[in-house]
Amino acid sequence: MEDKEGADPGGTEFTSDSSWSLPSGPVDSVSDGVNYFFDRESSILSEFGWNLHPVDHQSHHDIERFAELDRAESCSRPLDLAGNFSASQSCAASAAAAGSGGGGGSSSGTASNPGLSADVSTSNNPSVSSSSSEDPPEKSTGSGGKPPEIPSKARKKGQKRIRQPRFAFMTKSEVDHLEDGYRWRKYGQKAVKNSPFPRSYYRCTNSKCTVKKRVERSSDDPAIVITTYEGQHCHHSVGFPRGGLISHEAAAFAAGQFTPTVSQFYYPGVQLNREILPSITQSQQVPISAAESRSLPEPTPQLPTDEGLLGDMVPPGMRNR
DNA sequence: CGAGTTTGACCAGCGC
DNA sequence: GCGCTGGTCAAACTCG
Repeated sequence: MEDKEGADPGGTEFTSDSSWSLPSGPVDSVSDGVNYFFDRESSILSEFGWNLHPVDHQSHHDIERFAELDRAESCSRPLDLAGNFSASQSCAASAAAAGSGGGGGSSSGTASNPGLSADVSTSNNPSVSSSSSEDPPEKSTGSGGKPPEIPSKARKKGQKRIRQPRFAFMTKSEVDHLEDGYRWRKYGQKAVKNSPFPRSYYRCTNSKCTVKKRVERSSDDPAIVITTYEGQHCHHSVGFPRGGLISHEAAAFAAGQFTPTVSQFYYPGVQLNREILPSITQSQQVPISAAESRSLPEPTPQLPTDEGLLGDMVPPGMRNR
């Protein structure tokens, strides 16, 4: 097939194979509707090339929570941030530290992550930039720089599944499939244990892109859709029906639920374009409670740029400037 | 007719 | 080693 070429344009792939289940309880424990963006998360998000966007026909959906699963695992309670963002900052910070240099964790990082235990440090070796530390040669064998996820039978036997960075978030939505600017093809559906709702598996229709996503409804609250992304897009979104690309961050930001503090929330692929914010705010009308807005720090008026990261992931035209 | 979805089967990883 | 479960494949089917 064609999805062989370096599926990791950013070279930021850091695998994580350990457990990564989404913390299930916290949804309630966390004050409703509050977003939790770890600097690290947003980093990866953009690496994923996200452009989260609610579908037109849906009244609205609140991003309940955002969690980079891998990190979440390592940090004692990454999601316990309702107003306690700092609580996880030790973790987020360290994560950021690891990636701050590159802002995307693509390079430099060091294993200096006290918070990130062996679990991560092993699988997420900072120096993976060029070769996924966790990719035992035997797996990708097939064809040299082949992406970890080999969507062919060749991978079936003797080849361990390689996990790419995963990211999950919960949204309150009536529709399962959130429009994020990319086209997805469903390739499977499975019943999930302890959940009356099936889990759907999607992969990016771009043959060169290995990004996948899982969509399922929370068994606790059927109104909540849990979307998990895995991998990063090696191309650009197809755009949204309404025209104009908007980043989920922008959307969140517009909703007042997202605070682009310094190097935390800026990312090449999804750089926040302030020019579109107003329209987003109007069209999306993502509700935000007073309590939420209260607990959120003010948005930083200036978004840092990181040319270094833009690298091959974002064509010049996509950059803000 | 091509693209996307459905669905049963198969496989790998993990816990016991 | 065995069984369970999640993840993926791929043929059949649906839809535009």
